[in-house]
Amino acid sequence: MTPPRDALSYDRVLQAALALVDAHGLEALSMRRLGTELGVEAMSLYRHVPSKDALLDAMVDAIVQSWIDETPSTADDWRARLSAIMHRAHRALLERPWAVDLVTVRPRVGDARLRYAEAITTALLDGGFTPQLAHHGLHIVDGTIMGFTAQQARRPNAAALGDRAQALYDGALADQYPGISRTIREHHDHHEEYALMVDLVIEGLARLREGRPPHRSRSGASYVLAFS
Amino acid sequence: MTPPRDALSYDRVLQAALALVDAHGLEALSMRRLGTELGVEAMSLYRHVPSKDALLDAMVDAIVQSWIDETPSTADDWRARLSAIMHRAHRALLERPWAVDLVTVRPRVGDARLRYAEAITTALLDGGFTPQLAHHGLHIVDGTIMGFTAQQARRPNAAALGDRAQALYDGALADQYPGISRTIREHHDHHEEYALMVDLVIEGLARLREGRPPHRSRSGASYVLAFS
DNA sequence: CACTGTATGCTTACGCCGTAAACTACCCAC
DNA sequence: GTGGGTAGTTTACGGCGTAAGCATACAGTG
Repeated sequence: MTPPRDALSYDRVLQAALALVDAHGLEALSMRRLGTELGVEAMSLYRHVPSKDALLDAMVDAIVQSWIDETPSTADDWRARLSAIMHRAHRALLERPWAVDLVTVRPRVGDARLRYAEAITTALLDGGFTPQLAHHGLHIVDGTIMGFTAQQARRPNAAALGDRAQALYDGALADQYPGISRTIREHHDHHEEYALMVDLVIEGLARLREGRPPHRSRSGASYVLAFS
Repeated sequence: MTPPRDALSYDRVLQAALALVDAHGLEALSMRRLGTELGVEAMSLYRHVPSKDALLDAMVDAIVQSWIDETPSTADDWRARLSAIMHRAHRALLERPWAVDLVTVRPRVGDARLRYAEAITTALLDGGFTPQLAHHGLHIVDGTIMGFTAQQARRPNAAALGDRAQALYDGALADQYPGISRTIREHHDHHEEYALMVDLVIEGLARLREGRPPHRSRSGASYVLAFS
């Protein structure tokens, strides 16, 4: 017969890798373990995947692709288009927290990443941004998605925080860290907070588009210069 | 005599680790190599450092500390205080790009990280933010520093980008990625772009403080709802 | 002085990792 | 059948973090 039902293939390896990491975390992904998961020796995988690095890159691309495979119609407002991408990426990353470590740490640019960057850039260009501002805007939006979301996904849960943070929760270090102690127990929903950030970014971009001087505050003081 | 001039110590190990990584990158840091760098066997290090993980955590703390050890006077405007921290962290991270991978990926909260969070939080509280908004604000500022800066520090240089990106620069894929092709060659300075982002964030925070509805755009449409 | 406890560094070893190289078993076209 | 490609295995190398035990050298006490 044609290849037995359980023959290896690039796709089966990739899917198994995603499943393994979903189930047991990034650090559980080794070629040996991935092999046994597929009922096969580690070295067999190399018939289908050039290296572990390439496998990781493929996993990244699969994830990034999921952010844009239902991109909103180009007829929409640029704000709606950006917002949709940002929220979709955010949800996908929070569902697979391990993806954060993969996507943010590997600077490799695959096809999906290019399509993703293209979607953001054209939304900005269609929205009337100059190429210069669209360029910055891509970095701002990308940085927000990757960075802010990453911070949320990695935010240590109370359990992993250790004694010091527990003490903070209990109000023990209130004299040493009064600010944190006052705010640490505030209600806090990742999606709601991200919505805040998305709005902040989009409104900021709108401000930039309208030609407000970029690095000057309303008061006229330049924080850049004030610092450096 | 008292310990010979070149005796090991926690501090000497830590400094050597920082120096090694500065010189040869994060992936060059192994206990064996760190040992030879200090003229000592790998296992000797364990007399002074409990584990490699703890060593990495200490390195993170040393870096974060550098962001705040010249914190601006609390007499200053909250905007100036946040701006100063954000720019200082940014410069420090761009100077040691490897620190990005350490600081962002390890959710461990050391002393310096607490002081850093405290500095941001009190700046916001002193600026009249409610505890609830200060809490969100800390996450927004922290996420921007860690996230946006991280994206910049990791932005692949043209050399590491591979053929596809080179083709983009050459305008080859202009039909497939018209937006990117139009904007990819825009001038682009990390510090200037970050200043844009810092201003965007600070102005956004000011807007929040003034009670503008958080997740609603000027047009009144909710992007969150529009998406989810 | 000898004696002993402690601190420091070294040696060896274990079980992981990614993967290069050579080998076997099979299946299909001629 | 038989030669060639394909899929999976075996073995091995050099690396990793670190547990366990050993050697040395010094400090304090009698």
